[in-house]
Amino acid sequence: MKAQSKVSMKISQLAKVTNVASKTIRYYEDIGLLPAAYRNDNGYREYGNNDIERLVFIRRCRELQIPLEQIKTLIVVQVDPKSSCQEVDALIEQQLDKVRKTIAELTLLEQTLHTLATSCPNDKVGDCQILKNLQQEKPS
Amino acid sequence: MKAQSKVSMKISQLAKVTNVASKTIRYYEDIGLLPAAYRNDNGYREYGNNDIERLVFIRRCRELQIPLEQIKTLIVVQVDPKSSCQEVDALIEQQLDKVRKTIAELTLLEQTLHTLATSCPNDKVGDCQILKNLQQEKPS
DNA sequence: ATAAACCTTCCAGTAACAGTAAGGTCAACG
DNA sequence: CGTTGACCTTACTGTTACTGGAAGGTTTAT
Repeated sequence: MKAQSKVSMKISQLAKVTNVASKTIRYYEDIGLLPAAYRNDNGYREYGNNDIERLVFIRRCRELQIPLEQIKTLIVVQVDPKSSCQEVDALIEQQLDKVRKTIAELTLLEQTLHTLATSCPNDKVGDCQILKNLQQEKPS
Repeated sequence: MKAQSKVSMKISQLAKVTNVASKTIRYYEDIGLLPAAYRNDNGYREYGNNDIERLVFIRRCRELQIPLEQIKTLIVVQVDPKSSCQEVDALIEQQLDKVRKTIAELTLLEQTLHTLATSCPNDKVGDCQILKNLQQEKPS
């Protein structure tokens, strides 16, 4: 069992250790992704260890481009010990699908752009093959 | 010399032939990407051949994910016959760069997601490897 | 005392539209 | 002649995930 060390820090400290901007932390609180922070006497937000963990979790999910709304549901599942992690599996799988589809699309796009980029040997706009190509329907 | 056939159509017709939503066409006019359309007696917008070409050009650029602001500059270059097409070249090249960078990023992301997706053989949240992984810093 | 470096809330802006409301117009049908 | 349906108009809001800035309070150091 880990000792529950009682760290306490202000928002910019939390921002530094989690690598999430203060502004973003407040935003997450606004939209209910983070619980309302404890406030000390002067009204400043105070944070502890749990907040670090929660924020790191969120940041990791964001790095995987998981939308905030889905992170919300992940957190709900996470804190409920009797829920199955099928939902988590599904969400990650779905995210993977999305990323793969995007890669496929962008790869086609890369082809098109490359073809286009190498299509114009001229330097006057009147003769520009790029512009001419862009004026026509896709030859797909 | 091409005959300047005098077609005339309303916005939904233009939308159909160019495959750009009426709403989007109005939006393009609002932001100055399209010139203010001619209005007939009842105040409806009327369009001709030039508008088709211009819109197809814009759509093609959008398919290449070129931002509207850059399309604006492309159009300026396009209509000025004495400008060089270096700017066009550069823009396409730049777009290609961006796409390639995004592909690279997404490919890494795909790896991470794939590893994550196959990391959890359990079905209770308490043991879920996916969640555990997400709670930690990236092991990069 | 004052300046720097924090903190607070609130409002606006980003990109590229899509949705909706409220209302005007036009052609056809009965 | 009335009305229905399919258009058209403007204007406003919502989307996603923040970021920037204004205006003001607090704390710390000099």
